[in-house]
Amino acid sequence: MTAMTTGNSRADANRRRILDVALAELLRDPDASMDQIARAAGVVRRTVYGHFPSREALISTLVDEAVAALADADAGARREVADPAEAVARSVLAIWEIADRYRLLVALAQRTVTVQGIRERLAPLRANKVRLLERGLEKGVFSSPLPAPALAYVHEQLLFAVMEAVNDGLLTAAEAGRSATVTVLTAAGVPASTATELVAEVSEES
Amino acid sequence: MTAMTTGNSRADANRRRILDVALAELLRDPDASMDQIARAAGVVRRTVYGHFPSREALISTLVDEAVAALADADAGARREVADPAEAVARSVLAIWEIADRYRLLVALAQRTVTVQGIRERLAPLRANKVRLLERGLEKGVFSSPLPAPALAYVHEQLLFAVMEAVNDGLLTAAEAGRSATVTVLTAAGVPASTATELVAEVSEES
DNA sequence: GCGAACTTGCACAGTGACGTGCAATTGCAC
DNA sequence: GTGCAATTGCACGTCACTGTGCAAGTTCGC
Repeated sequence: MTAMTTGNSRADANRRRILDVALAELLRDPDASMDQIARAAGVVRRTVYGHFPSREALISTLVDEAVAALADADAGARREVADPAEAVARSVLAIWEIADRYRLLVALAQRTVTVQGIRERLAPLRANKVRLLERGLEKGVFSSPLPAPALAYVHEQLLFAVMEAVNDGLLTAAEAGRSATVTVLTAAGVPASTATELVAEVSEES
Repeated sequence: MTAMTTGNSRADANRRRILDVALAELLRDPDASMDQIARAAGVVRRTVYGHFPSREALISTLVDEAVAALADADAGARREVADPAEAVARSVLAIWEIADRYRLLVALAQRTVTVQGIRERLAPLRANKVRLLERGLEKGVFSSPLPAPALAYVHEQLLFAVMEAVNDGLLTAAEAGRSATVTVLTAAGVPASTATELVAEVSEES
């Protein structure tokens, strides 16, 4: 009857904190050592190995959580939305809410060793986006010389660029979400005015 | 009277080949060891140290060369071009010609240790682009909710995304340049039709 | 052909990280 | 307060990589 999967003692709290700190630390430096992570979590290196058998396992857990969160946000945001442009707008806005917590994904995605696994796990999410973009291109809502899969890459990298801009203080996190969304839409060929209006509508309604 | 800076014997040829191979190898894996690089260049590790005193020095040389090449291409392409949109188009097309040889920059840019130096060295190039974007935004040629510096980030990352798409075979390198240019322009708020026409004009003229 | 520059093939010390073992200690839970 | 799980502290062994030293080739220019 006791909850096993949810935290129920200091052990679980530690595990949770290690994961959170590891995320932040690896984001700062993708090569952060187990010792750096452990210290940052206020714990000894040996303890981390008590929770995760290897560095690989720790990162793997992190990636799984991040991908799951992103997929949830994406799926929830565009449930029952027919118009491709609106779907993209909602999706980007929703992802933005949580994505900067998970910039680790993008940072790690650039690294060679781990890249394979991440790509695989992100595949379903990307596939959704590709289908959405294809639909929009067919309908003429979008317009781009790039094929849908390439456009999906562009969208991902574009979000990352805006995140970096936020990091560097070029704009505030508050306005960044909507700005990013508008830019994603215009990059897909939606007229700037249309994109701006659409984003205003969608984001003001909640 | 003898040429010192230009290659004049097998030593220089080796040095050149090491640099070329290192670029490719580091692109594949930013953590490639000196041994991997040496072997790939058909040479022994010790020899590499004969040309470059340290790993750091090798990478530094690489980065310097890449930045110089990019700056040249950019400056040459938009010499005497008044219209911001056309200047962006010419610049992106010119950079594209050589940029995928230097994807290393982007790969390394993601890494923490080296990132500082690269950022600094890219700063003047970025500054040019920011000024150009500002001019276009003022004139109303561009239209974006993002401030010019953030838009510059977006453009950089966008090029990288298209490069990756090429890597993955989603589109051919031949068409990628123009497609990338169109996308950069539309992301800056230029109407899709205008962007397409402009790029067609500019790229057909040579 | 000769000499000088370049290259090779080792061997070495230093470093930093990973993953593991174990005894001692701490601190919740009950 | 006692017991048990978790945490700590330290000690290993291993591995991969960096940068250097040096003696023995090799190759090119002249």
